Amino acid sequence: MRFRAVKGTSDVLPGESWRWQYVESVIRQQAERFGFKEIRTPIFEETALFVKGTGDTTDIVQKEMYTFTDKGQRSITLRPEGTPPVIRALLEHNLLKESQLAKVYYLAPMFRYERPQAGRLRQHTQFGAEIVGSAAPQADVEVIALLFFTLQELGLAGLKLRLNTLGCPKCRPQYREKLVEYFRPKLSDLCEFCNDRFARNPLRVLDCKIDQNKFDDAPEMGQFLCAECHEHFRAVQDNLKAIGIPFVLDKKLVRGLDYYTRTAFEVVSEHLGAQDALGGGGRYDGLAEDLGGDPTPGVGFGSGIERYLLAMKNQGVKIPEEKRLDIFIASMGNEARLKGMELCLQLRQKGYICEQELLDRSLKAQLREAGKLNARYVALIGEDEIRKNVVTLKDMDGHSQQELPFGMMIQQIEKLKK
RNA sequence: GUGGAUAUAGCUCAAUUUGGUUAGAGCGUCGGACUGUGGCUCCGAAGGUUGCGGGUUCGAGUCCCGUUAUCCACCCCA
Repeated sequence: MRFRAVKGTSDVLPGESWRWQYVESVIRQQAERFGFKEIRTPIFEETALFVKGTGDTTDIVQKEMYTFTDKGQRSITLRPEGTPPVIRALLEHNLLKESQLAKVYYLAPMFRYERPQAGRLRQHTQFGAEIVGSAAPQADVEVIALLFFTLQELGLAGLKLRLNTLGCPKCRPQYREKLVEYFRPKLSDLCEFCNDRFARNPLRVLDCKIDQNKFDDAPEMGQFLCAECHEHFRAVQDNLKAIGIPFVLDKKLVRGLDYYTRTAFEVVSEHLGAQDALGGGGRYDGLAEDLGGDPTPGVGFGSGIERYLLAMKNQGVKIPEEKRLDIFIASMGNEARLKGMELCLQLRQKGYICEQELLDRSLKAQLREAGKLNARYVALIGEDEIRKNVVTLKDMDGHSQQELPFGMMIQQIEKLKK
């Protein structure tokens, strides 16, 4: 017990990896149904990509990045979130010139130096999707739908979609100004967090859990929205209703990334602890331009697989079971082991899941092992079988067994499996 | 970065009101009962520097200090 996994990281052990594989397979299936193609970007990027993209006033950039200098004196950062790298890749490879629209998804690890907690790790895995090139409200709803229906397909219940609009560069500054005017005289009356947020991002003060009941008369974004933003928000809601995704409007939902414009959303689960967001995202119409590309609208989300798994466990979701071991080959003696090796390979080539004894244990122990592995059949080869050139095929469910000539074994299995 | 709780076998936990001498159990592992037949039952075995370092004491798993890790919450987010 010398070494341990680094703080905030965890191992997915053989006994649980099938859960991950199941979730991953559902995700890929859903993403493909929605017409998204996978994109894989490096796990590290030039630090400046996140400083510009994610935003230098965000907590992520200010205190949560794994940043280091490589041997070529480059400042490198382990990606804390997926969107800036995706936009960088789309721009770098001119994919937005090849076609107007890109629909991509990723399923990849993210890194943030945070204090670990229930549902929060320093390395976590995100499923995210982006639609770049469309300013249409249908695009917003398309990514929301992908997230929502994927969660539903996984059997998760008690989901809540929270929705808000943050306006655009045309209308948000006026709102922000009004909000600053509103808060400034109250600051001495507000908690330290409020004061902190006020300095960095006044919109986030609304989010305070301690003082938010003091803000009942605060100005609302809705009153300041420009006509286009208003129309967009309305259309997003209409489209959500059209496909039956329930949502609640949450004027306090602001989100911590600088690049969001217009739509912001979050899906939370009642089966999680304090970190209850399964996923969140929004529209980022200015990001591509910020990263040196042509002005290009975009919308997307990120969601945490570890939280999916946690919510599924807490909710008691049943996951389809692993494939059962078809046959375990129990052998005794050198000659039998050779035969067993040969048989095992033949069965595997036929597509059966097949294991053989690797510890040279007693027959009893081998059968116990087969029972523990939940094998359907055991092929038993010992001195008797070698002498008679047969194999004893034992049915572990039916408690019966029969001797078969070696050559007949596979045919018999195929017959029984039907 | 702040706060609270916790740390004993592979896992989950015991260990007496206020410290007392060979640190226990269940599960799991391995073996036996059944010399070539799993699950159930019974018997047995292996497995511990009580997170680490200091201190108090005749004596520390137990009390004190430090440290590290884990969990939970704040902050923030997935």
